[in-house]
Amino acid sequence: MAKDDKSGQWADLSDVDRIIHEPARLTLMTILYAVQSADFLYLLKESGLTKGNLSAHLSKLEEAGYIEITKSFNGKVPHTDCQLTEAGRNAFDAYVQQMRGALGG
Amino acid sequence: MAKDDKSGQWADLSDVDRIIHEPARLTLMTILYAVQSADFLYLLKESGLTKGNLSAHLSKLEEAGYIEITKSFNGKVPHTDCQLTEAGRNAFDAYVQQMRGALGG
DNA sequence: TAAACTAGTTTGTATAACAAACTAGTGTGT
DNA sequence: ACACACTAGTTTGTTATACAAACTAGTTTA
Repeated sequence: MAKDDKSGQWADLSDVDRIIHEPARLTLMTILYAVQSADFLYLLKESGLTKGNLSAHLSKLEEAGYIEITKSFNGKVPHTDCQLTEAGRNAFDAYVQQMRGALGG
Repeated sequence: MAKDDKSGQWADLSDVDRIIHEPARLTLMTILYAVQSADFLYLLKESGLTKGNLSAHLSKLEEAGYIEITKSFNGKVPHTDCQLTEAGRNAFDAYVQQMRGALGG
């Protein structure tokens, strides 16, 4: 047990990564963890989010350094592609481990 | 897969129980799931929450019907005892199953 | 009588998620 | 030429929330 653990014998969730913990973003991270790369429309459909929310959540994940957003053009049509960064993959692994620990995995 | 699943092939977290999902309450639920019964001070120490927050979160769990709060007196000292209800235990079980599914448990 | 303890409530601040409306350009059908 | 749908957003407004800190109210102990 960590030396600065102020709480008791249970897994400490007070420091859980809330960037990932939020269900919408957890869904996005789960998808990106599996598929390596996904574009905006694909994530829109898979996540069930509205465009505004998807955009906002992707921005948050990008700010956190968990995903990389690559913008390009398909001919003249804008195309947005997302993929996990190394940091994102590590953060997701850590989150899963922490949650599994807390939930008695 | 549920017939009204609008998202794709991944576990749907859009309907996750946010009463339980919140880390502070997840901690409380985890404790109460294990110990059957716990008083205010015990939960205060184990959770690391402030009194105000603990009080608020317990109220929320009570409103949701997930815990029962029993107030009594130890002599003349007020004593607050909490325990999971059947509904709370079921909701927690469901939450754990859903999260395990989502996280590849 | 002063301090510490039990168990809160109230208040203020900051963050957030979310839907809906709006922007801006591109491609397609008639 | 015009309307419509598509890609990829941003902006706005509402609502909920978490959290800390201050405050209340009574009890027990030194």
